[in-house]
Amino acid sequence: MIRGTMPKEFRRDVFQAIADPTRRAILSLIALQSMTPNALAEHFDTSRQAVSKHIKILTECQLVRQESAGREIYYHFNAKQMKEVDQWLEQFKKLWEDRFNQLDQVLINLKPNDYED
Amino acid sequence: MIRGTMPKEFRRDVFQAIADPTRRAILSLIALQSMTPNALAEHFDTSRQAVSKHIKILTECQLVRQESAGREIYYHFNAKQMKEVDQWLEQFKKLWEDRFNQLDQVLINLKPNDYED
DNA sequence: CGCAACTATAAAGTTGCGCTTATATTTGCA
DNA sequence: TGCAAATATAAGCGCAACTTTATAGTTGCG
Repeated sequence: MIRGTMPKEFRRDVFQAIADPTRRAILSLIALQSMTPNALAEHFDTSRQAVSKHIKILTECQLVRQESAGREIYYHFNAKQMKEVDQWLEQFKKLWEDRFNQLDQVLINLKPNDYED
Repeated sequence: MIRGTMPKEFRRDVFQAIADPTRRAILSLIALQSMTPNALAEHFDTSRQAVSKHIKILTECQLVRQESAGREIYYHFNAKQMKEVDQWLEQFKKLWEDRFNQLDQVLINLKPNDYED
């Protein structure tokens, strides 16, 4: 069972979800292997309740799926939602080669509107 | 333990910077062409002061650099800092293929709880 | 059944964020 | 010189985020 009922009308943002360093660490951990909240909380200084809240946020934007196993719940990583970040990053990727950046600099210093001569 | 003691003043990192949709829009705009704060503010509903604050945050994590031109200031995009996000994303990219996700599933269902049979 | 383990959720406090209004500083121009 | 333009910064407000303490709901096992 993945998840049945979800609080509607309010879908969280992936970008906001990965803004918190604890949540990024949670994602890195369960990307290697799915874990229970208790096992996750042992890796951090915060309480299990705090970890549980982080997991809830990650679940709401579908970065994490849960799977019940008895009275334990294994959370595992859903990589597909992370694509959204990568797709947004796509518009910048052509700009972070050094040669292109330097060219950009020169053009900006000359005239703001003179690309593509 | 993953979480070290990080002073809250240094919590201004790239991930938090791109968490705000207005800041993401600012980055997308100046990635195409460097702009002044006034020109930027015309694209949004908020005041110029609010845009100025967003720019300050983006500058603090070096996603944006400024260049004075008379009494105007042209802000342009610094793509290099965006690499940090891409590098963090790298650990998940191999999980985006469906075939790998299914393999992960199988391993998860087999592995946990070998002790205490 | 009854208790312990595992987890979620509610409540309350503190901090941080984003916005607006108001003020200050620098530059261009008549 | 004096004023307008462009921008930054300070102060204050409302609200959302993060954490802890406390409470409640399932599940496994004797």
